Amino acid sequence: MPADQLSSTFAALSDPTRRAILASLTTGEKTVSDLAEPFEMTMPAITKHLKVLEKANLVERSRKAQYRPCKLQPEPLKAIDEWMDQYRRFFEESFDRLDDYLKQIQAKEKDDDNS
Amino acid sequence: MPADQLSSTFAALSDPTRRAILASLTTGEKTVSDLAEPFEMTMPAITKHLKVLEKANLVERSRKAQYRPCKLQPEPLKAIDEWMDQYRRFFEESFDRLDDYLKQIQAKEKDDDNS
DNA sequence: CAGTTAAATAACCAAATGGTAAAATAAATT
DNA sequence: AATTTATTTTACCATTTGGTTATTTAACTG
Repeated sequence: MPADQLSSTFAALSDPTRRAILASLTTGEKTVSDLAEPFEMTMPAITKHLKVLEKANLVERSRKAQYRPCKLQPEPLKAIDEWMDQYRRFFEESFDRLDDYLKQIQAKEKDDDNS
Repeated sequence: MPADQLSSTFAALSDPTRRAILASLTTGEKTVSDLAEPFEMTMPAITKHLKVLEKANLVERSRKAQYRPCKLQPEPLKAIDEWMDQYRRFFEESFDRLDDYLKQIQAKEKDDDNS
């Protein structure tokens, strides 16, 4: 049963270890051992977490000698951000910011036209 | 083992039924039967999903006669939106929009001062 | 009070999740 | 060729998850 993209993204983000891995990748590519180092967890556990992130397309892996560097892949986060759009009016209470938000939407539509 | 707030929010959002329930609540309070109606699922299943949403503080419940109306509680979504801040620069590729975003941050800080 | 409607609980089940230890694989080094 | 380093795979385990049916609880209605 192949879960939809949004579901697997949210599922991947629902674990603090995986969120920490993502955060660690914001400063650049890392090896599996690099990523594992801060955690009190065996390597296979980290490998599994990476597989979840990879299946959710949040991490891309390459190969360099015996290393398997991991790189952040932010597209699914963008999708979540867009999903969030339908809820922003519920938590962006300020009219000023609602205004900002509408302007942003307009800017985005204009942007899409150009691409 | 009490999962942190962010983890339970993401976990709650990782199911399409629960996301549909939330979306349904954007148009106002609903009873459990109202919420269950679009799904090919028994009531207990919906009750369970509601319990997950409630524990994640995404839904608040009240009481009206034999009904238990559900209301959207958007605070946890705001928390996700703020968590996302650290990743926006990775997917908001346009400099224009990055600029918009920075202005938004400034507006927000100003806003926080006033509150 | 008897019956109906709304919802929750209990008991159960299969599959997924998050971890482990031990073994296997891949590439570099000696 | 043997050894070391980096990582993955396998086999296993306990817990959680998402669903079911059957039973209860709660409140209204005739």
